[in-house]
Amino acid sequence: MSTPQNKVRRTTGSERDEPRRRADAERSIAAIIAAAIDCFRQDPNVSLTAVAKAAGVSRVTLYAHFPSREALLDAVLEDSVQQADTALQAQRLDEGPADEAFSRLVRSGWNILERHAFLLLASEGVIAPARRRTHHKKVLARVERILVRGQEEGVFRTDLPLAWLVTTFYSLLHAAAAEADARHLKTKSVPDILDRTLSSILRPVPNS
Amino acid sequence: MSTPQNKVRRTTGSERDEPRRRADAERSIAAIIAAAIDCFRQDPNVSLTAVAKAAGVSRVTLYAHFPSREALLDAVLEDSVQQADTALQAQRLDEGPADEAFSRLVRSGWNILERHAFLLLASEGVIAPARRRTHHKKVLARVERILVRGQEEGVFRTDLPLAWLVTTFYSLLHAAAAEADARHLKTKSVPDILDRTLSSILRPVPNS
DNA sequence: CATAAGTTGAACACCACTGTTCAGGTTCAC
DNA sequence: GTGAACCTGAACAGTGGTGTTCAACTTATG
Repeated sequence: MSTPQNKVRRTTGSERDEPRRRADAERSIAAIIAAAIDCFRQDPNVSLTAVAKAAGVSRVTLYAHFPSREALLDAVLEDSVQQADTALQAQRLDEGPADEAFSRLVRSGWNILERHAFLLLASEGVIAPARRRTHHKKVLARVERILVRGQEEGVFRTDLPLAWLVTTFYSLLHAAAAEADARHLKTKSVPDILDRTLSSILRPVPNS
Repeated sequence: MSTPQNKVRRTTGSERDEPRRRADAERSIAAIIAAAIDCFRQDPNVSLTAVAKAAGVSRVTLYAHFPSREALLDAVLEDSVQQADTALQAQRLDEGPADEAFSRLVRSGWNILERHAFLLLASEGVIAPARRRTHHKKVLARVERILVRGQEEGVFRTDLPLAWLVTTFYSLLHAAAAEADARHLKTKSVPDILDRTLSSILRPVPNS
């Protein structure tokens, strides 16, 4: 029931495993994962039938690669984490003043991070909690680390729980993405708004 | 398909309508709505079967009072809005400095507001958009009004879209509630944390 | 080009939820 | 206490997703 099901070893792009798949299959898998990200984003309860259709692939094909909803969601999550991690690495978050690095993170990485966090949220009750935590930590840790650094440098406040600051971060990222989705906010203006909002929260309070 | 279904006129508590129900029925309805709030909170996709069980009532009884999922959710929403509205009225939000009134609102009304907003969110795709907006406005307007007042008094910032501030408000309320639910935050400490976080966001920025 | 890998639509059994009906039992209200 | 309102369990058909099998077709790869 909670078997990870590693039947499919995602080699989406890099082929370093033995069970070499045909270019055919590789393409299908990529299409499915891409479609799944979109679908789960719109509705965490999409049927796999819908995902298959969105991927332009037969339902049977989907099941051939991902034996269950859990397996698919797990692969999507893995892929998403990978993307996010790569994007964040290019960010050089450990260089320069923490608050500046944080601004860089928000301005250029908000959409990636939001997508990841959202998928993680959508996996609630489908993916085993332990596995979810593993995925979560990988990306969460990056944000947490820069917050801690900022606190040590004295540019971020220390009078609120660290966990709460992280939650706030993701919460507002998601809210902004939702607003942009609903056309209440221009996507172009989101980075600036987010940066200003989060800066206000993180800045040490003058009084008190 | 999108018929409002006003078969049931919720009279939960106040009996001013003609179709006087037996105390019997009144009790069932109240139990169902109460259970529904809890259930929808835990999982927006609960089966009505589960709700009925949680309410200690037969499935048939539930359907007797609420002909459809939509009808139930609507009644729950109506009830929730009523509660929130009543609670907020007792708050005297229009008196005193806006920032102080806002603190009062956050500290004593966060859980009520959060619950309402969450239910509203859960009703996405089930309740007709128009009806959702009606419900939303009723509570949202209260928050919006006090924000505007604060801006006019010069104690709240004006360099961010009003809609975004409102979104931020609800977003963080929900995040805090979720954290409290998950035992990551002590319920007792939530009001303080929320107040401090939101104050930071609303305070006019010194520079720029 | 020959073969194995991959895809496909159709059909299948299975399960959970939805709404509805009905006959029989409880409980309120007058 | 009598009748109407109410609740109940059981059973029903209908819907929609899940996961699997199969034979036939297509495509990559050596």
